[in-house]
Amino acid sequence: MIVFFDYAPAMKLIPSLRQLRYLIAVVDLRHFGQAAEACLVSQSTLSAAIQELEDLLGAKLLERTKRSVLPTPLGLEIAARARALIKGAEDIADIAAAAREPLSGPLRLGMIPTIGPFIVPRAMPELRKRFPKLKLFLREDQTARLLSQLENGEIDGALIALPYPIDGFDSATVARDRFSVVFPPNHRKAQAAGIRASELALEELLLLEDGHCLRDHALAACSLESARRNEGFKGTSLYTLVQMVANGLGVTLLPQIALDAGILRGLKLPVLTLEAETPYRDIGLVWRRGSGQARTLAAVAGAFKEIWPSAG
Amino acid sequence: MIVFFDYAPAMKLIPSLRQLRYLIAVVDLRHFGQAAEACLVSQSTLSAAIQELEDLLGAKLLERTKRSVLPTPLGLEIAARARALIKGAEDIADIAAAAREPLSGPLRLGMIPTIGPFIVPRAMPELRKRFPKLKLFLREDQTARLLSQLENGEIDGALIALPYPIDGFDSATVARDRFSVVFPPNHRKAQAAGIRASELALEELLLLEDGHCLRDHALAACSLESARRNEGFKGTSLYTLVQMVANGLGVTLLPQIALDAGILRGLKLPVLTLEAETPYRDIGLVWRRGSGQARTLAAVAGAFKEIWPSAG
DNA sequence: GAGCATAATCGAAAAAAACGATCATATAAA
DNA sequence: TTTATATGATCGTTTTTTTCGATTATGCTC
Repeated sequence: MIVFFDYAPAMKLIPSLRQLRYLIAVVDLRHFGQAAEACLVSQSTLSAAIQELEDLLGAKLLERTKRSVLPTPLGLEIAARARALIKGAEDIADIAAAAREPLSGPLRLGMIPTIGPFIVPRAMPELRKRFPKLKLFLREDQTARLLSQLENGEIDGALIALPYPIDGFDSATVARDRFSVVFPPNHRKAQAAGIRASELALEELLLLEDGHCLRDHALAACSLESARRNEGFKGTSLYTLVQMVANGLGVTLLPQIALDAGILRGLKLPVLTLEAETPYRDIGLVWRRGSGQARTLAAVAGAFKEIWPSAG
Repeated sequence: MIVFFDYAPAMKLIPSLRQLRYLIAVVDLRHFGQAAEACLVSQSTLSAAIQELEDLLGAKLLERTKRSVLPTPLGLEIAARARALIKGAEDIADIAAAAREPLSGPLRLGMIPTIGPFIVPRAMPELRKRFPKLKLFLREDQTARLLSQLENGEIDGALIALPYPIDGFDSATVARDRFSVVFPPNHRKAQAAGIRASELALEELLLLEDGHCLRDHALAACSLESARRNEGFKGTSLYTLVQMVANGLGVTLLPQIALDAGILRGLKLPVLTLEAETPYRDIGLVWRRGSGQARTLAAVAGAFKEIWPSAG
């Protein structure tokens, strides 16, 4: 019986994480000197390590042209895999740290702009209470960017609105966030008990600019096409959107979380729920599959779920 | 702007592949001395490395009880991730080797017993001609074991019958393999032009023993329940199955690939195709997702596809 | 051609890894 | 209980790997 797997290094010569780390730096920075600086080693050290790696693999990974250095296709491919490997090693360190002291250490959370400002003031104190040893770093960005930051290991988790294509990520649903319609003061529909989605098509519907998932979710919820909409007025945040409505420019859809946070405070704007359909988005916490922080994030998701206004 | 990712090792202390390799050995063998031997290092070296690792991670990975060593849950978890990491590093070496000289080097292929013996004699000469620099190592086993061997990196690819749950693997379909019914000589149905699956239920249907996917595929193809079958006669290979049919013990289903290979040579057994339904299995080549041999395997799959009897 | 920037090269120093021998301790055998 | 055995930790030394600083070679810019 042939045994294929062996613990001996002689079986298969594999590159070291050290060599791969240096390769990544050069591929990213396209410069040996700068890469060496970033790695906190001398240029000669890095140069030697890269050559070792090329010798070991028996292939050119970098094209040196005396004026600039360019990764070969193979070099790029290997650098990409190397990134995943190093992330895997970091994950090991993470889960060990988490096992040593659960729910502690730094946790870098991203949130989309239509959630963050409204949930943070309410949730942060409670999270601090529940996870006193956790050091929460928050960042606000749009879904697509947050996911790419997750992928790059720049953040550990992200609070986003679903549905959204999140293949390759793990997630936990936190809450369901329903949409309501906000009218200008004295709008002709303001006295109604509710409104139908089909009626909305006749209104001047104000939405966030492209890139905000709330825009797409709101349109989808009301079965409206983006192309049909008057594109003249787009808000850059829910706050500006509300101001536009208050000025009579049109109506808009707001998520419950924003209403709960008092976004309309001081304004006398009629709010109507949509009849029958009750459009909504789901709020979910997502993280990179295999992340060393998975356990912590699941706990945080659970906390969010309990803290969420609609759950309280 | 906070930069999270850094090339410096100081950012995040990560374990080395060397340390992880030693850990895997101890977790597998539950013995420092034997693990050291397997790793081709002294026991003291391995012992020190494991301690380094535990120090670095700040957690106990192994429970030493003076008489035996037992991995902690964390140790097991980390060993599992370490295995994936080392496989990733080997993949890097593989794709570099493949890039250096495409379609060369050793390739360890597994095949299920109801395919291997029939396609190998026909395909091997052709494969040798097309990929003269490839060193093909073949192994025969049942699907479940082949997949586990793929997962463990003991083989690079496997030729199996689909459908089969292959989540986490990549695959390429090679051919469609239809089933025919083989009767004993002088069977009452032998003169018919075809037979319906429903009629098969009345026959003494001989199948391979449990574990062979052909058994399940054949039953599924004819919409028969395994539980209903007379379990008195089970063959250990298609050859013994054919002998049983020849001896009048019942009928059986054979895949076209076996018929093409002349499994009935010398025997005068009537073969009928199934009417209307044309039951079949698909033959596919599968490999571990991210395997360094992916490109080579895709090429081999393509070759199989062209070589396959039904395609010729 | 002078000056600058870049990566390769070299010898020496520092750090990491490995070894063999020994020790401590728990279990098994006498 | 005493002795023998097995196992992993520890220690000092040797070997190997990694790193550094200085220098060199080469191509660009002025």
